[in-house]
Amino acid sequence: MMKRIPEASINRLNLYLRTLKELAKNGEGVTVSSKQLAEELGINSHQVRKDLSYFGRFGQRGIGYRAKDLVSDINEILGLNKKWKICLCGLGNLGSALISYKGFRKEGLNVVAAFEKDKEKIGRKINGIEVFSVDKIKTVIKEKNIEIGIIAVPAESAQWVANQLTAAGVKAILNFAPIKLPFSKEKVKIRNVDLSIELVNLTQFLANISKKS
Amino acid sequence: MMKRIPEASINRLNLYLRTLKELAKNGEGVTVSSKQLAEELGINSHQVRKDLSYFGRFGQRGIGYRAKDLVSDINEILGLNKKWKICLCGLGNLGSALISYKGFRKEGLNVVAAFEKDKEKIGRKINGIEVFSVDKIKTVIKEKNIEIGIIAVPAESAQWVANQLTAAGVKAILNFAPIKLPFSKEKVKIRNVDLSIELVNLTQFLANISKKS
DNA sequence: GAGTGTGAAGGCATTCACAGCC
DNA sequence: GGCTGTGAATGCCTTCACACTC
Repeated sequence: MMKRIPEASINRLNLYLRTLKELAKNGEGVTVSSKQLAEELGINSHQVRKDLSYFGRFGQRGIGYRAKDLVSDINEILGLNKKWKICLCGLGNLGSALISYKGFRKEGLNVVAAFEKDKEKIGRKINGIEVFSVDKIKTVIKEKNIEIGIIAVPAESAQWVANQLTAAGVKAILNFAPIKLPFSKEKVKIRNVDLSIELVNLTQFLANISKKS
Repeated sequence: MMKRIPEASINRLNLYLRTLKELAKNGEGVTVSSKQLAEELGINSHQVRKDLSYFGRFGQRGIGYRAKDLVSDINEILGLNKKWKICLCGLGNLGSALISYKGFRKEGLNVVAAFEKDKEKIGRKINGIEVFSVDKIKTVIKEKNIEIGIIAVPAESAQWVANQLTAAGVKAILNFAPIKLPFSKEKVKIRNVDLSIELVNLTQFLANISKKS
């Protein structure tokens, strides 16, 4: 029977990857211990080892993990050794931010097409990425075999865009519009990101501590 | 003894709030049931009731919740009835997106100052918000009594900016730079947001299902 | 009958403790 | 001695079931 892997563990792998690269850049040693990684991220070492153990044995007892191997193993696990074809819908401020977001680039996640409503932007290239009309979503996606769609349009148009992406056959959708897209009956995996949640989390925290005192 | 409230519950309150406003806009009735809210968000009704019950009794048995009252109660819980003073550091694409993000506006979260390194932008007003030099972080924050700082600068400068914010006395920091800021010894609450995590989560999912077949 | 509120059960994630290996 | 890998223990969150109220 297949063991269930916590989603939180998968999310942390991404952080481990980033930290490993950071350490490598600073000329750190060939091996890295769970303790080192944990300290860097402010979590405990048991967590690191447990997370990695879900996927196999990567380390050497008494020594630690070979940094280089670990990087490629995590890349493999996260599906980052493959070049995914991603499109971005909406080139407002948020879309523009995402198209050039270094965090994506670092992971090798490259956007291969963008879609916009604004005629001014259509046909131009932004950051080397061709901009198409939103009416062309279906044809371009099929033509280019795009697998993942990112939604960065206003909330009002998000559902329409999601429908277009789904109809075009993308396998996954990442939604940044402040509206929760329902899980569709199609085989599309949808994830909603809410930029305001974390900020509200802080206001709640602050409101709460000031109430106590 | 105070009961512990799951952080996940607090995060969901924000979604309830948004849904309630959405329903109100569409002219929905005076009362709303946990089932209605749940369906709208694709979760189950027990969850909704449990979340709300942590904070008190808001509903009427047999009837549901008075939508208007629930909105103001949740606003109260999340600390959104107060106008927080927020500053934004970094006016690149991401910063520009955040400064005009409708999701924030909707919650009544308004940015009262922005900080930039680029001399071109300093002194100007963007979206009605005054832009200062990053060297002025300390003085402006103290002058305006700013309580929350948002970091949207490149990873390399994030720690420096965080130190400035901390020294200036903000109570909380929201970090969007792709680097994990350590929890400081000061009384500042720090939260890290990682825009790439959700995307990597999708690639992992896709890589995983294609491996199985 | 309809729908909330909540203790209890169940499921999932984190932490612990230690066996095993270099 | 140092450090990984992992069952077991703990703790947290979600789901369930039902008492209670309108």
